[in-house]
Amino acid sequence: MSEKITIYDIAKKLNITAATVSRALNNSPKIKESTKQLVLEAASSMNYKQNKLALALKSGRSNNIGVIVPRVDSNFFASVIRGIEEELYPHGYQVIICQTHENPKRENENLYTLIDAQVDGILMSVTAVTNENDDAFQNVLEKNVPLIFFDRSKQINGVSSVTINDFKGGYIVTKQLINQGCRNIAHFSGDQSLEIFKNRFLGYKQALLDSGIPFNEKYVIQSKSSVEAGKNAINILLELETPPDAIFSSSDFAALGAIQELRDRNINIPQEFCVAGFSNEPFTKFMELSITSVDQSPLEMGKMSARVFLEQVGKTDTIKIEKKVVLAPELHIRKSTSRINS
Amino acid sequence: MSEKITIYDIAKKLNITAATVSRALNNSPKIKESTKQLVLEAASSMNYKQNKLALALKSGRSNNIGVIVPRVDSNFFASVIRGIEEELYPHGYQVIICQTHENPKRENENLYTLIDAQVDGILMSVTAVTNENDDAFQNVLEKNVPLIFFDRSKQINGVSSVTINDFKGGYIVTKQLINQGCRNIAHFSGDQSLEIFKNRFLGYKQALLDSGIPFNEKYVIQSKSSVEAGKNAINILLELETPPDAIFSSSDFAALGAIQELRDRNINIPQEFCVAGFSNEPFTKFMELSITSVDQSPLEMGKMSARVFLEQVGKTDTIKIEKKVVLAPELHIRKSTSRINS
DNA sequence: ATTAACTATGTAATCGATTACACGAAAGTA
DNA sequence: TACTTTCGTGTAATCGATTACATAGTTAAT
Repeated sequence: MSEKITIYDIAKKLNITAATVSRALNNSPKIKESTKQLVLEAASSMNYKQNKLALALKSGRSNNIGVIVPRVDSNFFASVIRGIEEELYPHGYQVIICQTHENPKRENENLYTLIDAQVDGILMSVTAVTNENDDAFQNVLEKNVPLIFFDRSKQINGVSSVTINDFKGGYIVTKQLINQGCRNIAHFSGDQSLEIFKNRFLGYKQALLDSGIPFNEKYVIQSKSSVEAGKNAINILLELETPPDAIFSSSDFAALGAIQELRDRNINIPQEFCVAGFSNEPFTKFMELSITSVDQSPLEMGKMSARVFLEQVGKTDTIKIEKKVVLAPELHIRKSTSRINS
Repeated sequence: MSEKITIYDIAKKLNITAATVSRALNNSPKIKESTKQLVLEAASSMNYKQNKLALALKSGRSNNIGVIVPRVDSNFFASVIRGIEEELYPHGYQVIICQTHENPKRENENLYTLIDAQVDGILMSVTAVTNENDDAFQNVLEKNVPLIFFDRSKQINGVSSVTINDFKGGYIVTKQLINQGCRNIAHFSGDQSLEIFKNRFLGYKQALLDSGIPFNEKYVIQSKSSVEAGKNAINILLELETPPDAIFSSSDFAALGAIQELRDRNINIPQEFCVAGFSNEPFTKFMELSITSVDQSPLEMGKMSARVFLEQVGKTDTIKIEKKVVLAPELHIRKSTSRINS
């Protein structure tokens, strides 16, 4: 077991005080060049490593940032995290991961735990939007810890966010379905208390209206993001008097479920029925019948969130900066909605 | 900005000393019940939160553990991380994420950075196996910080690991190909300086030998884990005098690339050619032509690694525990290797 | 020659919590 | 009554690094 070397050990060896050692290591201009050399050599030969905890306690900055996501094992969130880590790495920040599992209680715990751990900032995607965690958010703001929402945001004064234009995403994907000749377009939505799902829905609705297609409430189904949920949802729709001829699903997984079910019923995609998803999960382009989907550029979103954090950190006590970055969604048109070419 | 409340603030308010407050908060038996009550009430009314940094500095334990992976945006690693986080959450540990991007230099930096940050343990999947990072690993061990390898391991005394039986994985998947009647079975391998790829290859070889099929060196190609690499690799194989009639790929992505290329050439899968992958990526079961693959139970692997860490933490200075957990691989037989049923 | 200014370093407080040791008061024992 | 425990708190050191302030020694300026 190697002893922990501190600046006191170096000081003792050189017959000087720890203060001088500290200053020398920090390259203070008040220290004689020769002393600096001595200290640096001793530090290196004794294999000295600065204790970041002591530094953190003294300075009040831990050089850790917290990232809160519903789950880490989703392609989208994992990519965002990758972006965050890559952008922050050169600046010496470490990334602490927390998962909420869509549970507001966990979100609350995570917020308090991160603050207790003295993180220098929190980047997160909110979970369901209840008001029960308002105190926790307020607590973060009072502590003057930069808080940045990515993807799933929430209206709070003084909080920056990095999102994509979900309205536009819903709009362009619906337009594409309309362009393919679909007129009875259904929508699988997520929990509309979350802005992202609300906005995709509104984009969908607007696209219909702009094209003179009446909006049909029965065509909107709230479903979870899973293959199974997609199957259930399409089965309900196919029972309708006038079944739809297309689906825009807010989840690629639900879109896949719908496709599987349609295929089981020998309904031809895209000729008889078009299906589009959202998120651009890797599998959507791998399928033989590749699936049209809206890309959210998660890597870029992560990097951008990190950059917004870097802008805000340190600028405490000044005017609250509230930056809203909105990235453009990108439609990837694939076979599942390409009647023209098929 | 809310003031930071410390035990000294509480002490002042109650006209006692910080020591008493600390003891009361820690429920020390030496403190009068009535005093405890007073302290607890004051703490709660003043909204006191313990400063974890101070605690960490004093105790030498940060309650953070570091996780080092090549990338976080891979289904496998993300799932492992999920498992680790879930298992450690109830124990109050936070998870710090580092990515190596398969770069030994980054691995080295990450190891030192985590030690500098005083993490209580490091769970990692090693990157390429050179010896250049031996000092970094030794440094971790000297600091008596539990080090646990998962999936990609390395032989170091005193280090525990949680892996799957890759040899068996390679063996059973190859056997499945043989059972389907394939006799010229090729193998896409990864970097064989990594034990996992070496062992899968050895399992493949052994399965051939056990079935009396001669091993053909030309059938083994080292390829990256990507669709493109899979396409390139199969193109080389198809140029051979006796092209193979099956592939066991150490990567699902490369397997997919092979399948796409075979389809372009109108080679029928699985009738004329069988393809199996490794990792059980989500898309393998989503494809219309679902792909046979070997599951590595990443979630379980993560949880198990965390449990091994929990066993070791705290037991410093005692006998080095070197635990080697080997999980069983699970073959998921799908359409890409199912001649009998198709 | 005397004062001012600067240089390099030491002293000691600080960040916030824990804890070994000390001590006065109360209770128990002989 | 006198002596020993026990109880509840206070005192002060500690974890390791930083830094405002103090100070001794030099050099520059008047």
